[in-house]
Amino acid sequence: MRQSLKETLLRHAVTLFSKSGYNAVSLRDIAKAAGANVGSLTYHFGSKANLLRDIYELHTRPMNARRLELLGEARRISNPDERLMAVLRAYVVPAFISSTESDGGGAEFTRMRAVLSAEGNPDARKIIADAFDETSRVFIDALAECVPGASPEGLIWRSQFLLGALYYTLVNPERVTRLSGGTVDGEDREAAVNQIVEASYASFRSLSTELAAPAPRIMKGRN
Amino acid sequence: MRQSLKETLLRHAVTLFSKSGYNAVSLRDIAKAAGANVGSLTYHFGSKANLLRDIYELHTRPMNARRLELLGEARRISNPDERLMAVLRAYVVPAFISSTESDGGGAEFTRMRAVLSAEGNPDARKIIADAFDETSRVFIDALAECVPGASPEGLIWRSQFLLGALYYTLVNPERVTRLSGGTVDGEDREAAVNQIVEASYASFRSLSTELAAPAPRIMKGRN
DNA sequence: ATTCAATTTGTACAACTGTACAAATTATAA
DNA sequence: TTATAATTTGTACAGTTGTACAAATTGAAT
Repeated sequence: MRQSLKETLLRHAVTLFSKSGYNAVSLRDIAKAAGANVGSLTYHFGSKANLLRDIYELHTRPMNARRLELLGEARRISNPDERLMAVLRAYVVPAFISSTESDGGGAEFTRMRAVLSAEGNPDARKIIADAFDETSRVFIDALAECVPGASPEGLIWRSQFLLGALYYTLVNPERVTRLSGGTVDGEDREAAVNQIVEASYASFRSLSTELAAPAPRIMKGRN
Repeated sequence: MRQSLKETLLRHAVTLFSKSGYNAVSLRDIAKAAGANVGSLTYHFGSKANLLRDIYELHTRPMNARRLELLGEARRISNPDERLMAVLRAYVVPAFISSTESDGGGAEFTRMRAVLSAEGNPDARKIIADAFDETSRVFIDALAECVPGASPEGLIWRSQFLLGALYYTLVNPERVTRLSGGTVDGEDREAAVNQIVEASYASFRSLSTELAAPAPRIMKGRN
């Protein structure tokens, strides 16, 4: 058994939703992409909203698990600045890069979330909120420990901006390529992760009341 | 003559598009909101795509003009750090806060842009790109002058994150309210502007090779 | 008042939507 | 093989979509 039709349908649904949103993609589009019949969708998922719910249930848990795993590692770092960097990476990396699980995972699913959250679809709103707020809260707490003296408002706003930067980069990578005249590749996820982490490192660190040593310039990978 | 039907239609179209995206809003929805007939839309705009184009043409020019005006003022500031702050405000404020023009302007239009850019609608993609890239480039140049030694890639990525933060905050302000347990109001645009400017100030400034004086903590308004 | 153009309405159209369900097919187990 | 269940297909349905266009209404100028 290579891959069940249900799995194939889920995979193509994520791909299409992440490209064009929830409303613009019809069940027939998904069926056609998967080489199946429309009826198979109602059979396996009952309704379009339920299909979306199944997608979330498939990806949410592994992704947050990976995040918390990396967060656990980060928390063992004693130096606050290095820990801050690691905590940020723990939040960003699983959203950008697919883990071991074969199916699309990471970037494509996150991109879908970004698109749906902007679309404001009622079907999606509820599912989104309670699937990720808990993880967000855990991370904000972890960040707070890395930035002594930071105000709660500052932490929340900056975590909002971090998520916005992350989403927008997944949705509109070509803007980077375009604005740079081709010298920077917006699709380069490794570079994007490093840049997001660096940028939010600076923005979080500036919240600290203890402005002491300059930021360490750790940059793995290229760039 | 208080307001022509055409203007009323445009106004309601922006409102609806900014809430639910392009695909989810039908011409009949817009007509109903404006208390008019479907036919009036095809009469005044010809097609749905053309309606969108008209919306952009209506708002783009005044908004970018305001931005460039504020940018001109900012450029006269000699101190690089203060200038950086002012340049960022010049970019962010007109996107968030309606200027003198009566019609929805500012926030609502920007929110619509955010939603449409995520939706990836082909009708919108082209219009969006060439309407704003030029302004973005001018700002990146201005930012470069405030941050000596910054790499072009760093500047472009951070301007990408700035726009992402801006968009996401307009689209999902309630996440801030929710995550803070109600103590922070995500809809408070003045606070949002200040936070975005502060956060990106830190992220841009960290690009400088001359890491010297600590960041000034200028915060107008509440918070 | 009359003419002519501009606007607004109403309605019709083909295409597409999510969903339902009977029929056909395939897999599973005895 | 046979029977039983699981899956997949095909098709039909009512509702909505963008668009087109004739008819009705309004406006402005003579």
